[in-house]
Amino acid sequence: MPRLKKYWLMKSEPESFSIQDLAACPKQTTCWDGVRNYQARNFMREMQPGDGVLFYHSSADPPAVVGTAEVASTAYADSTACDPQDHHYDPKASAENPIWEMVDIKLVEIFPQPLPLPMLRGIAALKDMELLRKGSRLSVQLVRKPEYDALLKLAHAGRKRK
DNA sequence: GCCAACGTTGGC
DNA sequence: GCCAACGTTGGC
Repeated sequence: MPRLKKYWLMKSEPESFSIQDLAACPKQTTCWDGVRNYQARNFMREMQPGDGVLFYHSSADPPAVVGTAEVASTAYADSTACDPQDHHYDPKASAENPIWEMVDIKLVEIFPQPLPLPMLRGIAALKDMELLRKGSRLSVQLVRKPEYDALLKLAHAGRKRK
């Protein structure tokens, strides 16, 4: 039986991979490699195709939620962990035990205006978001549906005003 | 560039 | 199993 759609937030530093980079990918789809945190990996294992993803630019000026994507695969082995040349190489990983996994992500939309982090801190509906918690570092986070909906609404507010 | 928060490692 | 040391993340 299909489970309810879930919602996630995934961080990327735009200097290494931005949402514009995602838009330029073939089929506007990419594999989300390089995650080396167990909690984040476990979240990716929970993902199912069609789940909603908020794309977040970290270490940006300002940091911001910049658009949405959707999960396009279930989790599979992240082979970059086995590549000594790769920046995210993990000597403990092997073909038999890859340890690290990734999913494919497909672009849905780039917001007309990014939603900057300082602005989000002022939104009551988001006050319990993991992203806004002090010291929050997790690069893959679970997002509650009301929070996801509130963000989409913010992203599209004022569009008709031009 | 600073530093708080957090995860991981390794000595004991 | 504790915890100090260390490395990393990421906002500011």
